[in-house]
This record gives sequence, C-alpha cells and structure tokens, in this order.
Amino acid sequence: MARLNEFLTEIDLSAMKDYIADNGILKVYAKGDMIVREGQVCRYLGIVKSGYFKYTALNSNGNEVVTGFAFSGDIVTDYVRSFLFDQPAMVYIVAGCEAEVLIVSVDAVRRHLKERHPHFVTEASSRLLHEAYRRYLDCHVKSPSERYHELVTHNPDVTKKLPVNEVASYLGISRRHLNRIRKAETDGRLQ
Amino acid sequence: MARLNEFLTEIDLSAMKDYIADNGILKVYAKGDMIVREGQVCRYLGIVKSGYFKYTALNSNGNEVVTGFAFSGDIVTDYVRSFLFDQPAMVYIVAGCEAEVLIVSVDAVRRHLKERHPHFVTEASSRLLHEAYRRYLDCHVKSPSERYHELVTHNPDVTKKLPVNEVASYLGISRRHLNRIRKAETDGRLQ
DNA sequence: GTAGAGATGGGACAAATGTCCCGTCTCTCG
DNA sequence: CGAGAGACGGGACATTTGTCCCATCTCTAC
Repeated sequence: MARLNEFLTEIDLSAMKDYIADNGILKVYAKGDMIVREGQVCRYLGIVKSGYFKYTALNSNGNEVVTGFAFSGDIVTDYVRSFLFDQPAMVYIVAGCEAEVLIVSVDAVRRHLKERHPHFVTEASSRLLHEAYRRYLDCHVKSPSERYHELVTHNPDVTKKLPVNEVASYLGISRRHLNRIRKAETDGRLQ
Repeated sequence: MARLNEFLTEIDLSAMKDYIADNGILKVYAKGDMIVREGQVCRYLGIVKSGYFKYTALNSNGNEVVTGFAFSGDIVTDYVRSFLFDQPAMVYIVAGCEAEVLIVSVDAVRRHLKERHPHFVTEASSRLLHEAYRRYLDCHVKSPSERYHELVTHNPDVTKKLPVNEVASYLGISRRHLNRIRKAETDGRLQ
C-alpha cells in the first residue's frame, strides 16, 4: 500500500523507505502546514507516521483542488518535479490534520539510491508513469460516480476518514454532487 | 515536437528515432486500421511519416474516447504497457486516415537501446512521467474551455486538421459543446 | 455548560453540458 | 451531372452538475 507522491500504487519502495527509517528525523506538522508550496523546490522526503497529507493545486478561480493524498505508511514528497528534475513543484503538500512525518533531505536519498540502488529511479519512474497514465485514462474514460465507486471499493477506509469536501475535490466534483451520488447509492440499496 | 505515446512533449528521443530511421520498414495503414488493440501487447514501434493516429479507449457505454494523437514525425507505440512491461495495452491505436509508418519491432529497439543507450528508459520514463503528471493535473484543475484554448494556442495546426468529433472527445466534451466554446470565442472576438 | 467554529446533508435554483435532430456543405463514386 | 455518405454548425430540450443557502450536528476552548 505504498504511495509515492499522490499515486495510490503498489510500488516497491523498500530501498527508499529503509533509508528513511534508518536516517529520518521525526517532524510534527499542524493542520494546514505545508511540506512544499507550488513554485518551491521540495527539499524533503518523508514517510507519514500519523495523520495525512493532501496534494493540492489552485484552479483559475483561485480555489484549492485536491489531486491526491498521502496516508500513514506512505512516502510524501514532490517526486515528479523536485526529486527527478530539481524543478519547483506544481502542487502544494498540506497537512490535512496534525501529522507526524519521518523526514530526510532529498539530496541525501538521491545520493544513497544512486550508490546503492542504481536502478531505483528507472523502476520508480516507470511504475509511476504506469500509474499516472492509468489515472489519466480514468479521467477521460470514467464518470465521477464510477470513480467514486472504485474509490469506495478499493479504499473504503479513505472515504470514511476524509472530509467530504476533500473527497469531492479529489474526484473533481462539488461536495453537493458527491452527496447526491452517495444518496443515490443508499437509496438504490434500500429498494 | 516529439511525441512518445500520445503525450505531446519535448522529449529527446533521437536515440530511438535514429534506430528506427536506419532499420524501419515502411507500412501503410488504411483509415481505421489498428496498430494495437486493447488487451494485446504491442509488438511494433514506429515513426509516423504521413497521416495521423489516435489513441482511444472505450468508456462504460462502449463509446470510443480519444486519449491522444500521433502526427507526422511522432513516435507511435504503446510505451507505458507494452514497451516497459510487456503487458497488454489499455488503449487502441487507430489510423485516423490513410497513414504511412516506419516500423521496427519493440524487441529490437529495446535490445538496441539497452546496449547503446543504457540511460534511455530512465530518461524517457522520467520525462513521460512528468508529462503524464502535468496532464493529470490539467484534468483536475482546468475547465474544458481552458484546455481547448491551450490546445489551440500550443497546437493550432492540430485543431484545424482534425475532425471536430475527435478534438471534442480528446478534450472530454461533446461535439455540441465544443461548438459552443468555439462560437463563444468568435463572438467574443467580434465585439 | 455554553458559545463559536467547522463539517454535514440536502432544498431551491442557476449554469453547464449532453442528446437528438435537422439543414447544409463537401466529397466521392458511378 | 446526380446520389449517397459523412462532417459540420447549431436549435430545442433533457440531464447533469454547480452555487447558494440553511438547519443540524459535533467538537473545542473558555
């Protein structure tokens, strides 16, 4: 159940995780604290120990849109831009509630992996590409309610623990509409 | 203006392209012919010499949804599933009109790159991940008309040459609605 | 305990988007 | 030239989805 960046995917990140477990220091984030802002390069990489983070971006109206999450046990960082290319992040990474994270510097992990696990980046990028591609196709091919039902079946815990606002935003719909989808579901089940 | 898979991105694929230019054989596809179907592993990899291809998938109603294109000069193949993992494609690759392609086998390219350009996959996967991620964010953050306007400004030729149906499907909206967006645009310009 | 903040479900209405359909236009084929 | 196929723009209407709002509920701070 490892998640690098916000992709809910089954990638073997043990090389990276072991390094963090051995070298990380514990940091506590209050709700709303950010690991990185859009436009900043993310210098840290962590494993979530408690609480959760959301990845967000701003739309043209200046409203926050949730693009992904990192829960307990997940790796949290801006892999795609900061880790790979030393470029500023396109997203914010925000604590959804008080959260503990074991963090190390991106530079240190990069050095370690390059020396000890030279194929890590090839593997991780390829598998994340696979996942990003699947998600891209999902956006095109599936309706919001289809995606909601998949989320519920694959990650039942997620939909229960998170605020409705954030789930709706993640699905690309309004809170009001997610309520409608949920109501239709329970109504259907009651008949 | 290289495109690996349907991602319109500026990746240096010269190593791959040079190999195809030297070893490829020319194949002609009629409109509607497929390079690969969903569920098949794609064994070929090509450079489009004339015409164009569309990447498509089926939604839950069984309707075709366009997820990307490959135009003249672009590489066309199922990189994410077939090339990387030898897994069956999640998409169809269909000739949008009569098209000529210089093709080689995926196996041959893979062997060549592994020997002569050992960093190719790391590079290509990382950059495609970057592009796939950007697109994923776009889906979340931008409205259909915002995406239409970006498409028009970045690829004006594309929107002119393609059937309206296919552009609309690629943008994730109906043909009717794309017409509305276009009309609003010209109306605005006339005032 | 109590007041305030924030999350929640849902009503009423507005806006966005899809579906169906038609007349027109262009192109090909005979 | 004439007929049929297919792409196109857009009207009319239906459906989906968003916005605004409110009453309720829970939790926290004092």
